[in-house]
Amino acid sequence: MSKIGLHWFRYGLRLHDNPPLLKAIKTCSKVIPLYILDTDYFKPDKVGINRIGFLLDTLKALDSDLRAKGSRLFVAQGNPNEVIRNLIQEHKVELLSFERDTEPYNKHMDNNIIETAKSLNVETFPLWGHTMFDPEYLLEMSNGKAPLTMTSFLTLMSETGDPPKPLDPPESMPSPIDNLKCKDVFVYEGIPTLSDLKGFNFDPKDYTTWFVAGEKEAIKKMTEFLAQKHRVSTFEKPKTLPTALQPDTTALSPYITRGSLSSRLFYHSLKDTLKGMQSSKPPVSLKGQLYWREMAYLIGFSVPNFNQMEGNPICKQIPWLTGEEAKSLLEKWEMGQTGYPAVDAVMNQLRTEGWMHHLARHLVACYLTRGDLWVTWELGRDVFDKHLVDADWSINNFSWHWLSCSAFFHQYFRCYSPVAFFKKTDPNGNYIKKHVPILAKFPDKYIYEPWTAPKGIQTACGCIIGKDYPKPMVDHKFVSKENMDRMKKAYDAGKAKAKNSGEPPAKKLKQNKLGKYAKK
DNA sequence: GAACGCGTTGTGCGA
DNA sequence: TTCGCACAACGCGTT
Repeated sequence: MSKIGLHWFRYGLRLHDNPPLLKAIKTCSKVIPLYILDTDYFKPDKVGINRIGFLLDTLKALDSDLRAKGSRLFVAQGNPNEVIRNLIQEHKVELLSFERDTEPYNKHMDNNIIETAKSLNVETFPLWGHTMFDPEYLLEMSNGKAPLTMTSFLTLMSETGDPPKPLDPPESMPSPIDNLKCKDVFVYEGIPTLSDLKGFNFDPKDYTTWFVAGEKEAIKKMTEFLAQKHRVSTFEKPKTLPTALQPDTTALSPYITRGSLSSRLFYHSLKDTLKGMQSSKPPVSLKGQLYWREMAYLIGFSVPNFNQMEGNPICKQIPWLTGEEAKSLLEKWEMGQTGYPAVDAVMNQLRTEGWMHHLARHLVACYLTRGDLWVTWELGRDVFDKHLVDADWSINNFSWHWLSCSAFFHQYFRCYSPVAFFKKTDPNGNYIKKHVPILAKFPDKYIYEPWTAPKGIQTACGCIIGKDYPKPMVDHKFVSKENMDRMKKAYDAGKAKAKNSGEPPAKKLKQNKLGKYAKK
């Protein structure tokens, strides 16, 4: 047990429930805890300051938690495969542990790194940890085809039972090495701040999210939420408020996504909390929310080209705007300049806080795509991915499919109104007044449609529509109807194509539920 | 094998 | 004010 191990932190930026980290600790006398900032993954022009800032804060918290256990975190920057190859050789590493991932880019990276380690005679432990279940197991249980409806996913969950229990954090950490110096590898001194970041050009004063990062904070937030037993047992997602000034949901998504909180820990803590109580049921309950996440990950893991329309077998082919015209519409949407205060408020909250309520995301995603602007969901997805502190490849792609009626959900005549939708929960427009402050003085009567306010009132409110705040870029009542026609045509064209393609319908696979995962 | 029921979260109208 | 309904659907599972 005099081995030197390298633990590469991926999403699992935590000490609790971290199977590959525990493996390294058990097997090695020295463990190098490493995070690699992969700038091919976090492309500087595609990632915003709140998202990266929250990640750096998470790393800082992890470093501090590791130091409390006798270790520390190293942060390198570069291509993970090259960084790991160089470090293995430089520091005579004999064991490599890391959390496997489901995203195509990371899956490819994992395979390369496993090959690299093999070629250097290094033992590797790539283990699952970011989802509740091993996705390969779930896929095999589903006969190789991920369930595409919540109903069928719930059937799968009834067959798997509870996910494994979360693992405890290690009591202490083996000592790290003194320094990670290595020619050909860029290693930061300590944990980088926003202004330290090589290749990015951030002004720290633009880091405005209110979320406090880290595992301790995540567990504290979870514990506080679960202590509200009535709220937990009666939780129904569709009934929570998108316009609340403080989150009306758990707001744990940034912690689960960045790996500060294990989904298995949340699942089992929730189960313990609700023991012996009546409670709401999936898919609307809190457990249901974990199931939605798990389902999105399984689909992202198994559906080819899930992050694009082309070559994506479950995505309806809809002739969205994609070129320069789309980009100019997209920019107004991203910057909160659509002229619909509800939409602009949500987009402003996205850019400043890095988080919005789920239904607020629905409103703006519908507006950008099938509702109003007819811009491709891929571009909207990128904007969310850039700004969200809970940016999550699988869930983000899943949700944009859903909202644009490209997969999973098809009732395109159920269209969110940028005027009516928020009025139901916020008739006075307090949410708008907070996030679009230039409209703060408008009377409630006009807050959702400020362009209808008489000129005298606009002057008195210090905001002339068309000058200080834009007029609506489209007439929702008109374009939403027009877009429903387009959706109908796109669906019909898809049906005709399927009929003429002569392809036989996919045969059902023979039942083979257990395979290599059969209980012995 | 055809028919039927159902699905996390819409809107606007008329009774 | 509240409720039921129509409006341009699809895929999956059950009967």
